[in-house]
Amino acid sequence: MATIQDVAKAAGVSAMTVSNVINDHPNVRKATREKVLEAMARLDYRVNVAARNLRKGRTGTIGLAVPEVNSPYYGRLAVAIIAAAERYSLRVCIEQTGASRENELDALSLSRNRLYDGLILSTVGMGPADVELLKVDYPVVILGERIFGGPVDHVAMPNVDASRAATRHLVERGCRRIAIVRGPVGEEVDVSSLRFTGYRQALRDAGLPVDPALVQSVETLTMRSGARRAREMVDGGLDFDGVFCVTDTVAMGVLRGLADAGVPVPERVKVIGFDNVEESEFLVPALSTIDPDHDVMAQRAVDLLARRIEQTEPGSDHEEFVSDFSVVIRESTGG
Amino acid sequence: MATIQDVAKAAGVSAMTVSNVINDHPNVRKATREKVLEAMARLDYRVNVAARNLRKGRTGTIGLAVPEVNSPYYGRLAVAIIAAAERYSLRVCIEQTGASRENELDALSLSRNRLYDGLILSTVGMGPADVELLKVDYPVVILGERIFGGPVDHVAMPNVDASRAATRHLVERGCRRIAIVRGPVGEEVDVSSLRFTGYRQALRDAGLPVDPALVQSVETLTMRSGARRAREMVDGGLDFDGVFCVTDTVAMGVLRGLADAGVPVPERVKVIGFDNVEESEFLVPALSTIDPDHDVMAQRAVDLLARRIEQTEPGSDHEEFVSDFSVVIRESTGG
DNA sequence: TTGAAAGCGCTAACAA
DNA sequence: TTGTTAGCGCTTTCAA
Repeated sequence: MATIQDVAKAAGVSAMTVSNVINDHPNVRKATREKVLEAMARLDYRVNVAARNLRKGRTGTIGLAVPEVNSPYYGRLAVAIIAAAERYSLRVCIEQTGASRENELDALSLSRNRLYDGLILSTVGMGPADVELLKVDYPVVILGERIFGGPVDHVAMPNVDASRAATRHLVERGCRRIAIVRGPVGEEVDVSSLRFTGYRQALRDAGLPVDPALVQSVETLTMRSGARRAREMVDGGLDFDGVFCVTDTVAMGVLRGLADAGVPVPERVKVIGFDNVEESEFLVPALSTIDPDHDVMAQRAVDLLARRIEQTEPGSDHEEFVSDFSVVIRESTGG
Repeated sequence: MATIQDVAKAAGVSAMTVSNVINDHPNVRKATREKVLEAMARLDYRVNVAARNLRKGRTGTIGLAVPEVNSPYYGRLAVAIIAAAERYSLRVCIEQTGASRENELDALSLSRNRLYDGLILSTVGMGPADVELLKVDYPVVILGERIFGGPVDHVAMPNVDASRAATRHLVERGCRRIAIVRGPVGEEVDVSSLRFTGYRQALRDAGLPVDPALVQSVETLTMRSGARRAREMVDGGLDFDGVFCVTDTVAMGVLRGLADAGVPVPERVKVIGFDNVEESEFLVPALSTIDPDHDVMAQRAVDLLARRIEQTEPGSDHEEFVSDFSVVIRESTGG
């Protein structure tokens, strides 16, 4: 494997000149540049990224830590972030945390190991109690709900407002017994709890009671859980005419479960999700949902991170960004 | 940021001893080890991965180059590969190639740059003509269809046989006018062409003609294309009672398009896909499909790659592995 | 069981 | 415009 020294020797110049050619520095005579390029081609030279990283103290790679790669929502997010990072010539390495607090902390320490120049962390396992652990000396952007006002930049969804709008939409379509399918109830601020708050607000706005029987909490926000729970709701004789699902993924399961139970959507029950994943549009019935503008969120997260990476001194002003949203109306709420 | 030298000084030992402690080498006295660990903790020491990589000539990271992260199929594959790599303590960095030949070649050169110890490459853009370019001096495993018998290890699906079985299943359910929705027709061996071959074989087995009107080639294998094409087929008055879709993703679109056109599935048209993505089970109607045993493929690909990484000399015997498959029967073909 | 020396390949800083 | 020097932080090799 040829090194920069080999190329220098072959081209009859110094290693520094080769380095200057590689990095497109000015102040290299055209003839010299060509001589070097020719030698590089002849020796099939490749920069050794490890050496460059060590020398520069930078890797040109950012980490993206998400609960799971194989989910319509995080998959879509990852794509948007990769696209946004490209503008800064940053590579993105995806870490899968499985929503565990421990793995999220692991991802944090990998950046500390100089593997990444910075980290975009989608917190699900870590909670507000872990805020202190985010006080790290390298760039981090939190993408998610659980930690607000921490010592880091933060990009979030308009969870409460959008959920309120989603639920209001069901009310406007005539629903009066609106269920919510949410994740586990905990003490902490997570996606489910914030979206539940929006749901309650909308019911209150409409003068409807919050019936505990209509609050359905599933263990995991998966298609399987959603399908099972929807069947149980129908089989158990629960009276409901609308369902707000806190994610599209769980909504896909709910649609399936209602189909199993022979409940027509939207005729007897209307369903709305949250996320506007790619699949939503193609389900039968097509799923109404909230579109939180993933691309803007992704771009924003990368912008914030890149800014931190570029600035040398720590800088202590931490930004909070909350994206816009829109209600996407499709067949599952009557078109 | 503390270095190994700082720790050595603080613990009153040499850098080498610290290194030995970090790497769990034997021949370190217990008392010494503890002294070092204490100093490491006190200084909040973290190994500098860049320095270690340079010295070792290894990064502990493998690349996974796939067309897109945000696809049910590649997402699932990625998860399986990450899990398999964990057993070897290998990190996985996902590269998105967008199915372009150029980006696939880029991914190849990144490994050459010592960024990755090896690469799992899902070829879609590169074709048989590019076989020569795979003659690289570092570990590569090809995951996909397009390049057979190349100078690398290869993990593939049983495309022809499984497609034949899928189509036969439609025949057995009474279909006589079976359409195929496939990708663009090219000269080369790609997923679509191989699966088309299986489709033709099954028709021939059943004594059915291959009617060109039933061969529907879409530009991209997306939900959108599938939906549009299915509507066109119905609106155009095409006579068909079964559809074999070369991927589940395009099948999801086809199901949607048939719903738009008011064609009941499976009553009037039966549909089968290929891949058994997670969503298939939860669609309405649930999608019959081919399950190619992703986990085994992923494990196998990682095993092959890890073997190459561990062995020092090149080694020229290249392995081909073709996974098993099963036909998963669900509602879209009548349960 | 521990340590000293050397160097992995690159580039920042400075000198010519 | 080009070259020299030095060193990023770690681990391999060999010696003590």
